[in-house]
Amino acid sequence: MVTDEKKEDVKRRILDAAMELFREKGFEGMSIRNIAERIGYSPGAIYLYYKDKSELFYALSFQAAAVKRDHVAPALAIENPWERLVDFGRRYIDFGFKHPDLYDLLFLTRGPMAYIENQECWTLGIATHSLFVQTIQDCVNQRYFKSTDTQAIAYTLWCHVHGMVSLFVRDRMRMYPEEEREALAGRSFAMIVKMAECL
Amino acid sequence: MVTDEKKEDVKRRILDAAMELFREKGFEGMSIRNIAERIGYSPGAIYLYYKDKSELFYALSFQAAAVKRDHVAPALAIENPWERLVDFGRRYIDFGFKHPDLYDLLFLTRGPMAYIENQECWTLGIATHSLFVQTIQDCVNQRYFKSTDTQAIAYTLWCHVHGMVSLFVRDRMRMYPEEEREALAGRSFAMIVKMAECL
DNA sequence: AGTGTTCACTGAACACTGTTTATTTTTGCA
DNA sequence: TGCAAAAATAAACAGTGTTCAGTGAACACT
Repeated sequence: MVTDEKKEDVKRRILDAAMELFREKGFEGMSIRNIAERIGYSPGAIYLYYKDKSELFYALSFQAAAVKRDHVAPALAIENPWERLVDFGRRYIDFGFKHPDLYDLLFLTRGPMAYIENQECWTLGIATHSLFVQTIQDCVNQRYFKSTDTQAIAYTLWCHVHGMVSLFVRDRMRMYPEEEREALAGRSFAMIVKMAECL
Repeated sequence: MVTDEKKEDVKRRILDAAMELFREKGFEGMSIRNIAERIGYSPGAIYLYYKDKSELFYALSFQAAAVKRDHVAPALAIENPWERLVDFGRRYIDFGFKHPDLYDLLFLTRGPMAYIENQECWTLGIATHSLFVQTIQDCVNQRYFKSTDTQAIAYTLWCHVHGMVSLFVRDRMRMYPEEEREALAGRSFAMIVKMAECL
């Protein structure tokens, strides 16, 4: 079993190097040869541990999904569903602004989405998303909203925060001076909270 | 000047071939060699007309920005600013769902954003965006909203529609069955309209 | 007609990319 | 120590963006 541990260790080192390179140059920019070089292996060796670059994408996504989950999870401690929902939103945005590279990987990268449903990164992502949906369901159950269309409410609010983060991550807020962007996002979040109150 | 016309003609043919290939395989997937082959030139010839692939990106983006402008522009004919705003939103979403590839190019592609402010594609995009902002300003002036923070209102609503389209374009709505996605988007749009009424 | 110049274009090269495979090296065990 | 299995490599293939020396045709001028 020592050999299995060693194998796991090498897999780990490959993934760590991949994550570093991904953060530096993005998924397209990161190359198998770079990864190999960084851990002192030959390019071919990577393929003994990961089937191809897609599998590396899934592994990186899983990492990112875990960081995201840990970032938003503290909101779960809040009992009142409405306050929990607001905290969820704030934490989601905060994750996106603090880890634009990870957010990009999870929601914006043109990855190999074809079979992603079978991947654990997807499962983890869905699990975290469900916490959000469940919170809205709690709000609906306790009559915090006039509407009872949980699915549409969840999607609507998700679209808003996702839109905010992804315009930021992909650098499409250049019409606003850089130092104003976060403040604008803050005002917008306050606005959507007020709007949600009369949902 | 005949020679200038011929040059323009070749530029046009390159761009047309590039657009075709972009639609087929995306910006990364489209290659200079493919473009050259499609118009019967050698790869090097492309560089006599476009400095590099970035310049092709800008040219394609300009095309996309023009299609988008034409898609949303009819909303301008509506006099009532609130109705104009709603129509704007609907048209924006419709553009995104009908031309996911173009939307991707404009808002989701990791293009060479560094100097994009100097490009005409950016100027055109900003001009179209201004029509949207102006519409909100009109609403504010005519007291359609309680809030007078035009900038935040514009950003908030933009985030919503952009979030909707980009989750769709980048295939992150797999938790919803494919045939339900457009309907869900419709319910969500109705919801945001209602929410905006009590802004 | 012959010369010189210009200009569009080519084809080969360079340094990259992901991936596969035959070959070599290292390792663990009898 | 010897040998089989596992691990790692080097080289190759087909592709990428980009550059550049060289080619051939068109044009202008003597």
